[in-house]
Amino acid sequence: MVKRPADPANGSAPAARQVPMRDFSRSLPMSLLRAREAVMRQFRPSLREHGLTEQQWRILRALAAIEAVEVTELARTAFLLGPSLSRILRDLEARNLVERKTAKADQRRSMVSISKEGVKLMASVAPTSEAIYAEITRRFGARKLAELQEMLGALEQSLAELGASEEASAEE
Amino acid sequence: MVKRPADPANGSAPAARQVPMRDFSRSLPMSLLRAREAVMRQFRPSLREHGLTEQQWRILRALAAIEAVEVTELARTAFLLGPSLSRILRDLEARNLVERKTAKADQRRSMVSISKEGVKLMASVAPTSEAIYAEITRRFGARKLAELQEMLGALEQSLAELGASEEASAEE
DNA sequence: CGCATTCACTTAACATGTTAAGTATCTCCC
DNA sequence: GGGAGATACTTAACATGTTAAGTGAATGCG
Repeated sequence: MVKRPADPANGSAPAARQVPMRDFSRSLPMSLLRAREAVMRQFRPSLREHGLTEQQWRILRALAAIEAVEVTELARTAFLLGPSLSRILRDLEARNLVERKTAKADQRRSMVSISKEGVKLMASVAPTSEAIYAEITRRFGARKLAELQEMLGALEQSLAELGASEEASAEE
Repeated sequence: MVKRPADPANGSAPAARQVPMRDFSRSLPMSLLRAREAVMRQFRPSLREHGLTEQQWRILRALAAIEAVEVTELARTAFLLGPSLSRILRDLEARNLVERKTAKADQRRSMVSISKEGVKLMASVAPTSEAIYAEITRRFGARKLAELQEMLGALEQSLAELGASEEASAEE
């Protein structure tokens, strides 16, 4: 039933394979993608029942902990790009889940906060969400989970500087 | 400079917070998302220079190892949903990077394979890609990397069964 | 055989990811 | 104080993610 990708007898291989790439399915990006999908698959149905997407939920959660934030900082917190956040805030504002007012001191900035309705919605979603998280923790093991998170953080750290040194290859 | 999310003195908190959610930024989905983004940020520029997106590259890599596959199996391998794959294949075919022909035995199925041009393109991208992967491995440590991948796989396993048992809450 | 089901995709519709441009506001420095 | 440059978003354009519906081809079963 399992169709293996013809790994043996590749003898008459198509010449150009000088650099035999790692088995694709075991690359780090794929591992991370699959793991994340496995996790999110658990949450999506519940969020969907409440009319929220994953990203909208991220924004509400980020807002719940504070009084108000600038859009840019919210983008950093919720790990969304500016354009995505712009669109989502427009929609969340239309649904009265968040509020927005331009900062007095700087007309460019706008301060975003969660509305009462937003808080209410969160309260209705949070229990299920926490239950799912608890079940995941139970299945995988709290200690292993903490370990995993630590490694993920370390990985981020390892690559943080790498991304910043983008000179020397001036493309334009 | 660091604007902490007002965690103390939440005394006059907005009532509805019966379920105090974990610190948002430390949730598993966020950790996975950030880690993956940190990794992909390294690859994207190189792929872009070759006119490929991350997903297109995934498809080519998946195809490189085999003679031909059905679309459905390719979707599983490259971890893409059917609709995404449909669109991307249409484009890759237009660019002559992949080829497609309907299976003789079953007119519904179409077999996809990488073209000569596709192989050539891969050969031109692979070296850089492997170099980046090597650098990531060097920075993070080969052993830690293997450990991380193992944990990610275990996490997937833990949640695999959970997702399958979707009865008992018949929504429709 | 005939027809309802299932299967393997493809289209459609809407939301987000990603990069580049655009717009309004602010800052700084001459 | 005025204009160049930096900032904080927002729009635009294209690609993908996600779910639902559509289409044509096989299958199963009476």
